Amino acid sequence: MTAKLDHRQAGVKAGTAELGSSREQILDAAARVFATRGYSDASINEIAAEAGFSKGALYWNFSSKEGLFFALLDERIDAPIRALFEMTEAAPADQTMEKQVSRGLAAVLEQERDLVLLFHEYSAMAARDPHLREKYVERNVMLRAGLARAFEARVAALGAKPAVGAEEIATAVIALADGLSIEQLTEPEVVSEELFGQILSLILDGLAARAKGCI
Amino acid sequence: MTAKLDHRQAGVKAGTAELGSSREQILDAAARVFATRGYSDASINEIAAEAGFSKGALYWNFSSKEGLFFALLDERIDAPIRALFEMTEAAPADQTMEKQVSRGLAAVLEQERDLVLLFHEYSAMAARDPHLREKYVERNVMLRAGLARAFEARVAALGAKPAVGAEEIATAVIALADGLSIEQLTEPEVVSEELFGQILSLILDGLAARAKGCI
DNA sequence: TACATCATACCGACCATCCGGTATGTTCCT
DNA sequence: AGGAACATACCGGATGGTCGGTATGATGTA
Repeated sequence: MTAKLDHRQAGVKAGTAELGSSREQILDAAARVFATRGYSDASINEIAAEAGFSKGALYWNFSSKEGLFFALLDERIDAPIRALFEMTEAAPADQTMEKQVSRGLAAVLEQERDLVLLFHEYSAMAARDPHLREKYVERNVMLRAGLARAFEARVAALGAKPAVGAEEIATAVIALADGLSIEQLTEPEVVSEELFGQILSLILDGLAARAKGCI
Repeated sequence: MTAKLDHRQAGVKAGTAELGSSREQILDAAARVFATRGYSDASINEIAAEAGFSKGALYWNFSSKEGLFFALLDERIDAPIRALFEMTEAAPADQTMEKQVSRGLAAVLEQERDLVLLFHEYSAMAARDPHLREKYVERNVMLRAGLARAFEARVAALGAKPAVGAEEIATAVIALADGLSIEQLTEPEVVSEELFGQILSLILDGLAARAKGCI
C-alpha cells in the first residue's frame, strides 16, 4: 500500500553529485541499518543520520518505522524477484541454465549482502506475523510456480514420468537457494560460485537417470 | 561458561507436579517468548511471567538477557545437534538412511516449531555478530564434516571419482535442510515429510549415474 | 530440642535510558 | 506569500538491569 510518488526528482546541490531522491537515500540507509542491526534494534534516528537527514525528513517520506521497512521489502526484494521471473518467462530452458542461475545467485550473494540479511529478517518476521506472511507467501508461490514450469519443460524432454513432481523440485530448489544464502552469510568460503549449479545438475541428472532406468 | 548445577531437585509441592527446576521452566518460557516475539522484542518481564516467576528469579538464574538467550542456544540447539551427530557416527550409512533422516527432520519441524524459529534467529544474529558467529560456525563445521564422511562412504561404493566433492555435497545438504525448515515455517503444506529424502536420493542417484557414465 | 546463624531462591519497586512518534519551527524554491 | 521539504525540541511509554527485602530451609551447637 501507499505507493507514494517521489516528491522531487534528483536535484543537484553545489559540488555534491546527488544519488537519487532523498527518499531513495533514506531507503539505502535503511537497508544498511536494518541489515546490520535487525529490525527492532535499528533506530529511526540512526537511519536518518546514516542517510544524512533528520528524523523529520524520514517521517515526511514514510508513515512509520513499519511503513519504511515494508517499503524496503516491496521495492528492494519483492519487486526485483518478480521482475527477474518475468524475464525468465521469455528465456529458454536449455542446459546452460544451471550455470547461469548459479552465477547469478553467487553475484547477488557477494554484492548485496544487505539484501540477503534483509530477506532473512523478512522471512523470520513472516513466520511470526500472519499479516506479513500473506505478502511473503504470495511472492513465493509465484516464484515456485515459475520454477516448476521451467523444470516441467526440462523433464518433459526425458519422455518418462518423473520420479519427483516439478512442484516438489521447485520447492527444494528454492529451499536450497535460501539455505546457501544463509550459509554464505556466516561461512562465505564454503559456498563456491558453482555449487548451486552443480547440485541443480545433479538433481536433474538423477531424474534423467531414473527415467532412463539406468539406476 | 557457568555450567551451573541445578539448585534443587524436582521437589513436589502440594498437589502440583513440578516439571523440572525453575531454571528449566524459565528456559522453556524463554524458548516460547523468544520464538514468538524475536530476541529484541521479547521482554524479560514477559519471559518471567510466562514461566510463572518474577524478574528476580530470572536474574538469579541467568546473568542477563543475553546470557539467557545464549544458554538457550547452547542447551536446546547446539547440544542436541552435537549429540545427534555423535550418535550418527556409530550408525551405518546404508540406503535406508535418506528416508530415516527425512522423517527425523520432518518430525522436528512439525513439533518443536519454536526451536526452528530460534535457530532462524540464531543464524541471523550470527551473521551480524562476529562473536556469536564463532560458536555458530564451530558447530556447523563439525556437522558438515560428519555429513561429508557419511557421503564419502556412500560415494566410495561407486568406485569412480565423484563429480562433486563430499564437502560440497554436505554443504548443499545442510543448506537444503535449513531452507526447508524456513519454508516450512511460512508454508507448511508445501514441505512434505518425504521431500528432503527424495531430493537426497536424487542427488546420490545423480552422482551414481555419472560414475557409471550413463548420462 | 531449641535457638542462632547463614545461604538459597525469589519478589517487586525503582531507575536511567532509549525509542517511536508528534508538534512546532525554519529554510528554500516558485 | 505560501507551501514543500526539511530540522529540532519534546513527550509518553517501555525496557533491561539493580537493589533492598524476605520467606524458607539448611547447619551448627549447646
